Amino acid sequence: MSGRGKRVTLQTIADRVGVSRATVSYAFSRPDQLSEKLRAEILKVAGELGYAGPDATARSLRLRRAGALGLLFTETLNYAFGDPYSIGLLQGMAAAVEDAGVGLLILPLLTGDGHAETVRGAVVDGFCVYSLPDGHPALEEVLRRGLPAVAVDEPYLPGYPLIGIDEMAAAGDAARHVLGLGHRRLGVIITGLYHQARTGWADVERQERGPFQARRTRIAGYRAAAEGAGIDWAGVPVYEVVRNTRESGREAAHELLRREPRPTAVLTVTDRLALGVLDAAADLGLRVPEDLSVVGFSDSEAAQGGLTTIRQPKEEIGKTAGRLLLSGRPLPEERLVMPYELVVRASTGPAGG
Amino acid sequence: MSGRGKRVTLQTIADRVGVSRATVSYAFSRPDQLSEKLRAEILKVAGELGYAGPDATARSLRLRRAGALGLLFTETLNYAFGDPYSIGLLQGMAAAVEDAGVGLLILPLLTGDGHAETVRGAVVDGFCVYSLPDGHPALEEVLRRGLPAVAVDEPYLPGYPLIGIDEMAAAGDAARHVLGLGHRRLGVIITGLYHQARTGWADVERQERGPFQARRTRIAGYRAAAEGAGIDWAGVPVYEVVRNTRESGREAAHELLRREPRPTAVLTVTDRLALGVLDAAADLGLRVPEDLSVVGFSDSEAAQGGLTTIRQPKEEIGKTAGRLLLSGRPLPEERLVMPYELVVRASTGPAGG
DNA sequence: TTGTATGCGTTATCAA
DNA sequence: TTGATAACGCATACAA
Repeated sequence: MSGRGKRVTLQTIADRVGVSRATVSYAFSRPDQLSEKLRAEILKVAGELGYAGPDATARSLRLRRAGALGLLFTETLNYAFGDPYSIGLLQGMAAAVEDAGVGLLILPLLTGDGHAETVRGAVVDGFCVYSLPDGHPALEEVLRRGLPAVAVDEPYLPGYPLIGIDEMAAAGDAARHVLGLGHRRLGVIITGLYHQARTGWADVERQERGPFQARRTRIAGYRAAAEGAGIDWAGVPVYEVVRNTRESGREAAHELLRREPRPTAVLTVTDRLALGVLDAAADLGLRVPEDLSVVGFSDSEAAQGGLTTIRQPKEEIGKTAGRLLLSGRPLPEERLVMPYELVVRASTGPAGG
Repeated sequence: MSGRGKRVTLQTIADRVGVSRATVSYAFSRPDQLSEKLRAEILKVAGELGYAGPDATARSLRLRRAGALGLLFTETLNYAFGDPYSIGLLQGMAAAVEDAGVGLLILPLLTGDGHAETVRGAVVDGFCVYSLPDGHPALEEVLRRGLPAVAVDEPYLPGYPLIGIDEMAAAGDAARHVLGLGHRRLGVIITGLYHQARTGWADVERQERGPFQARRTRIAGYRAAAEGAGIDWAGVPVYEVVRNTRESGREAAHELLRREPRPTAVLTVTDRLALGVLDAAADLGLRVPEDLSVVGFSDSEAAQGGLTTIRQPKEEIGKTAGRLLLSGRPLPEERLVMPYELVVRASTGPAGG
């Protein structure tokens, strides 16, 4: 029908109908600006010509709005979509974009140098960056774009809002909970502290130097609480794993629980790792919480294992980020601290059981 | 610094440096096309002026490429992101877009008439529609755009590829599995047959009329297998629930298991529902599989409950969809049938236990 | 109610 | 190596 030839545009239709381009534009975008009859005629011809409708990109250019929010993940999307916390965030942002009738553009951020292109080419009205390490090259590009931008969890970008919980206080509460139960021999399992993670014991310096602010702070919260209880942090074994998986948690826990004296409480930075600790306890015939207390973080999958954990309002965080970006109002320039909650379940109990 | 005044564009920089717009464009997009010195000068001035970089939308318009794939969900995103099968699909598509260095634009499709606008405004190079009911208004809009498009699972769009498993055969295999174990008193739990779902018994006519092709076919597959074994389908109780949740499955199962004679095998259309059936069995003190066999569909969460189910290669399906759209080659115009697998676990056993 | 003219910001072509 | 010009396809102020 219309396969060959030039592309069908407003002009094509205008020529055919014998009206101006503007009139055809009105027929599609401002129906009330022209007579019903002419409009019908125009739409009919457009149909015959196989017109695809006003071009989305051209329209965006003219209207100066993209109709989408960009979301930057540092992880591969495959991983991100497998992580309950990320999913919760996504659900929250989704709710916000749904309400506003715009789309959500997910931007993968992987290897070396594609970053710049990815960020530069994104047709969006604003960016949300999620869990990026300090100094990640994509950050620079995002800021350069000059669009509204918010960060979730990390990193803090001077002059831009950062949405998340008070990691320091939350981790502190979690640690003080087990300390309050009388535990003195702690073990810690961490991940995601470095972009290029490792498996093995992490000394204090390594704990303090990682580029992921939130993770760093979380660990610092554990440490501060422990030291507040008179525990020498240098003596607390901290095991680092590469992947945030249940299996990694299990393996790490085996390392931790093989030590003498054996820790009586294990703190982790995610629920998945904590579930793995439960697995290890089962492997070793240790009772939870009589022989071992376990604490997670995020309350994403925690209920399954009866885990004590910190509940983060992930959907709320995502929704807030989305709304902020879509509000059209000037963005706050500081942290937006969201509430968290220490949820005590059956995985923690008094020491010396 | 540069807050007021006109927007900074290539021209602004060109004027300031005293070169042409094209040269400035080269400085950003084709570094090898101009002298290192001039380029440095241009970038320096751009920095001073706070230039945001080549505008993504203008660039898209000019280059005729959006750098993104659109994904249309019928459900609210909040639901979609909570569904393991959808997530798997998303992961697959994500892998494809990652490889190609483009983004994934998630398009919410909700209430009444926003559909057209959402689809029309999407700045994308192609569309993937997922699980849309026959005749959904968004479909028309997608086709009108004239971009590459593929459907996943449903619906079939004449002239476009449809990616999914052979639902009829898969459901048939699942049903024949329990029939082969000697079961004759079947019960079925379905959902997602209609956009406006209901809770209650669904007669044959209702089963056949729903607008969701894949679901319809899945049930038809059960039916064909049952009839092939000499069972009168009109006598098989089919219970429909609104939401695909474990709790709904449990409630439906209670309805089903209260019947006399009690079904000895329950077929469902999702794993979540099937897990709910296990819950109901536990409520009633029924042993699985001795007293009751249960079959799921999708193998998303099935392993948790030791469910017998159909495994769908969801990541593979998503990846295939993405790659097809990004290949630049003409799309196949028919079904792309992906392999499935009947996974037999502990939830099914011989009848008459 | 309809048409004219212009600009949105970029890149490709071609000539210098 | 750089510049002038012409698209890309649309929407809007303004004039008719």
